[in-house]
Amino acid sequence: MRLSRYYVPTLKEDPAEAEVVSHKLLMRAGMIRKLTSGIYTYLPLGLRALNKVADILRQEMNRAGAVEILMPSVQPGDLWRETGRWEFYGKELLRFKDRHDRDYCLGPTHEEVVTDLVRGEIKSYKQLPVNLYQIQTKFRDEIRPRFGLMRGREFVMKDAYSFDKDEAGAEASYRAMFEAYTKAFLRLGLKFRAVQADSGAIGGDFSHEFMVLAETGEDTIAVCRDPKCGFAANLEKAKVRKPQAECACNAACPALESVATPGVHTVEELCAFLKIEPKAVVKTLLFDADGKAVAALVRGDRQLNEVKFKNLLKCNDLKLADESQVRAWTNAPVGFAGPVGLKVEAVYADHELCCATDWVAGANAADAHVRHLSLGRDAKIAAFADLRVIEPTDPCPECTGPIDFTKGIEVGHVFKLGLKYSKSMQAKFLDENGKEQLMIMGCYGIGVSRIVASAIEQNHDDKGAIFPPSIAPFEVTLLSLGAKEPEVLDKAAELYAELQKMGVDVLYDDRDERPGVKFNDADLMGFPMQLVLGGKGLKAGIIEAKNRKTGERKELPLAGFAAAFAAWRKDIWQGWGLE
RNA sequence: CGGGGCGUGGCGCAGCCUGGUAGCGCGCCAGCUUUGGGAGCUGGAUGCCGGAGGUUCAAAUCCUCCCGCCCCGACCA
Repeated sequence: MRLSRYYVPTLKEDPAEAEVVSHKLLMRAGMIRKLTSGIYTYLPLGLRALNKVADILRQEMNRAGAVEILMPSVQPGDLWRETGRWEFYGKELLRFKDRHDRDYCLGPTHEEVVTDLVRGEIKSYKQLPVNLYQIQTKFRDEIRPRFGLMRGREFVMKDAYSFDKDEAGAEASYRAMFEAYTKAFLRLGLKFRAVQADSGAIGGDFSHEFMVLAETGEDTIAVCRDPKCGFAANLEKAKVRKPQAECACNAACPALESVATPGVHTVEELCAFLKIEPKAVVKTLLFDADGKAVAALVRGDRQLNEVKFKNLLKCNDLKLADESQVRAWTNAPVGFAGPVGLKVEAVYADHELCCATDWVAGANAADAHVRHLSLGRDAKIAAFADLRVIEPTDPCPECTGPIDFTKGIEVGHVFKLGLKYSKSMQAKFLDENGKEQLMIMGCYGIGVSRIVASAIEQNHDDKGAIFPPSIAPFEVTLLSLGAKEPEVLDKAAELYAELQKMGVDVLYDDRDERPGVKFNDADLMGFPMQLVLGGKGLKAGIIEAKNRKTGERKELPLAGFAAAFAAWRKDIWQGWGLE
């Protein structure tokens, strides 16, 4: 492609609306433009990157035995009523009516559609397993779209759905996808990590997220420092090891006593007021769990992991109690809840609280706390369990070694669905014994457009984006300097044709622009390889080659250019860990 | 939905407090010069100042309502 005839509206300045680096650079490099909040047009360069990512995913999915289809983005509401999600999904599901007043929605995901498809066609175990995938535009009416392609409302996703006849098959399907994802992310040239994720009611280790590692990531993951251990999990999922210490619930403790603490609402204020450490405090959090009042206790310096608590309770909806509930259950305003005399159905405690006694906690009375609290003596604990969020100083839950916290961007998720959809939608087949069985499902998503953004978040400098060669909009850019020198232009045109003949994606910057403009645009757009032909080089019989990632420059001979370029190209790919 | 901010040529912004009919930088067009890291000079084009009402002799500026966008929070298969 010749840049003079292409469509790449670059910007010199950061657009005011962009906050994160990928958004700024995608806009500045002329790769995307916003149509409205969370909805973007892909301009030629952005589309090329998107397509390269999609191609790699497609190849790896096909290789893993998945089969590509394309489902509609408009879906009938009745299908969603079958699974109960029409009611359950909430406002993220964009709903509308057609002229006949029938309900429709824009698909945020395709479990219903694919299950409907399969249940109509697959009747025998002989037709299983099957894994259907698509690469398609999804729509989720996010509460607050932000960060450009990172969290848009409309985005491109690769989603796959597997159907198996038994557990062993479902596990094999899951593993096949896990491996396909690993291969795909390696080919994308991104530093990533597969981490354990919460699998909700399904349980087991059947959910992993694929995180692209980047300082600017929104998610934090816990990773074991020992690569041999390999533990990695997102914070929601990461287990905290049960403390080794003896149970101290019934250890000796002075008598419970109430202390006046006027106006002291938070753990911080309480510690300042009583001159104690947060770890001497029991923090009491009140929740409405499917309409039941429950409490969770964690140490004052810890954070409750709501996902763990929700999983423990096996409830559908867990909401922090509102002010009126707090008043009703504690006889006090917010800030004075404690385990003693609390009017809730059950109190659960983090297992760490079992290791000590003589706590400070709320008194369930306005402006009062209690001290010398013994959970064994003074409170009724339904269960001790792992309820808190892991911290960087915690030991690895698997090998007890040290762990690190790292930032990442979730770009993929593999998930075992089990019977959830096949049951509600009656996706059945006849097994070897002629007995009706429900299909076991799995679903596997990758955010294609988000990968483009995360590639930039992971790889950029103050000049612009730095794309891995496997997903760069063009692998190479060729710059001709000296617009008035016909010899340079002729030679550049010749090299451009030669590169194309070699099957290289090349963008030829043939514009009548000053060198500085071309250099800066090339850096901004982030092509991994830059070839610069100028008058001096031409006379000397060389062309300059710059590695965008390292900044390293080389001179390639014009005589025998093809071979020299091929060798350099190989180096560049290897520098990215690619081939 | 709650809190905050912003809407002024294509982009980034000033002007608004203290009303008098719009300005700067970049970009764009033309000419000359320039040509290895975002050139210089000269000349030019481009604005329903987000929209609708209102106040006023007069509104980008003051008042009311609406719309859009961004940030923080709640939310997130």
